Amino acid sequence: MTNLFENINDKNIEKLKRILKANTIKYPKNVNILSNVKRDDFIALVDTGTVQLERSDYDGNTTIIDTISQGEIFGSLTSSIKNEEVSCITKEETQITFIEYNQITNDEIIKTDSYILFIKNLIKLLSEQVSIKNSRIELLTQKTTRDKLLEYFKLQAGPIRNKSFTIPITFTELANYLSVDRSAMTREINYLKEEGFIKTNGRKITLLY
Amino acid sequence: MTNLFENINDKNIEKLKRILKANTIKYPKNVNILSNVKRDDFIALVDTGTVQLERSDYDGNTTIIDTISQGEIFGSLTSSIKNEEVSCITKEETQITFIEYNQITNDEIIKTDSYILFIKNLIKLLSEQVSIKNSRIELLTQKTTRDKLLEYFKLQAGPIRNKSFTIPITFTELANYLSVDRSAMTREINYLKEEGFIKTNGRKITLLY
DNA sequence: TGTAAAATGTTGCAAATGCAACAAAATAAA
DNA sequence: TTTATTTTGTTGCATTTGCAACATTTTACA
Repeated sequence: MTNLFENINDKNIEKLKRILKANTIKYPKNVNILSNVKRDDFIALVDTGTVQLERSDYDGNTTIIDTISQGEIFGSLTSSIKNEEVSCITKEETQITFIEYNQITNDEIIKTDSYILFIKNLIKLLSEQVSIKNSRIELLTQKTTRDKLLEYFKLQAGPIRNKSFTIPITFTELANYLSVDRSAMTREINYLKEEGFIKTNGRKITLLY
Repeated sequence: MTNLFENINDKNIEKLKRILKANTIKYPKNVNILSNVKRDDFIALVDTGTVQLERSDYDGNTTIIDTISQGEIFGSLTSSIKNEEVSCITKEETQITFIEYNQITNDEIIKTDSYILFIKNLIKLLSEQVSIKNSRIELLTQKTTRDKLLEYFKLQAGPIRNKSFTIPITFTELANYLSVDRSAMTREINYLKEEGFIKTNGRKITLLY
């Protein structure tokens, strides 16, 4: 995962942030951060912590559209956060740096030495975001819960196909990520165990195929 | 939808393409274009036509991961096209311009007048890609076929909430996009009609609520 | 350390959905 | 225009899944 300021030294990072008029804000846990920022188009970098984009349906159900972790970016151009049904909630204490979209090409910044590096990082970061979305779409388009699980396990096993790995989120979160009922997912995991496809120990999964 | 060369005149577009070492190739219908390009990281711009990223499962089923239309971009950083299960197929005669990722910040290009405009367009285009993915994820995370359809109709109706609109794809493609069985989707549309939620006439949908 | 909150495990049941297997209509191609 | 291909429509049936309603375990935090 690329860092927005990768290969740029601290002094130049400070300079870039100043010229970009970057605005860094610290939020406590469980607050909606977008009441502040529904003005111009912006890019938000999660310095530390986690935020979630959630949609509350008419019937009170909450769907997690996106989880943005440390180092990742989101923004008004990439999310439907101007939609009144969508809220952006901090899941822990979180620090965010806001950069207005129009500042990214302001007159002063384009003369700055580390600008090209910054731009290259930003493009890579955005590309990675698209890639992350594509992965989730690949999971979500699987027809059955079993297929979703097996595809998720395959991704977690990585290109080297490790037989054992520990999933980095809770099963509750995984069910949400795969958009399936948690209890039905547990049931399916049990079937997979009974049929000898996998072994589990807490969040550690071992593939037997 | 942003165009990669928006606000840049033809002469400067040619100049940019030359300095970026952009490579424009024309393909006939129904060919796999990625046999050519599995080398360095690249960005591909669809000048004209349509390409689809498809994954063929072990059981022969084909899932459409992504449809890239005229003016949109895709690439090795945004898609799992290096995965051997994924192929990239032209759906009609298609012209594509390839730009190597490393050329985007080459020594000569960053001195070019229209470079900043180009970069800004590229960032906007990538942001829009993320946004498009988010929309689809919002649809795919709906629990029922009915909810998927109603959410899709809501998106098609637009922010002004037009009561009538014509869906821009076939029902077969829509079922694929929503990742539901086509016949089951037809059945659900019939229920929606019977219950007085919608009227249809071919691909024209009228919302009655 | 004790208590509250979150995560996990389990199961019956009704509802939703995929699948198969067609026929018919509409488009595209030769 | 004729033929081939794609899209659309329909339905029975088995399976999958969501949902509700719990008990239990683990984790967070005051």
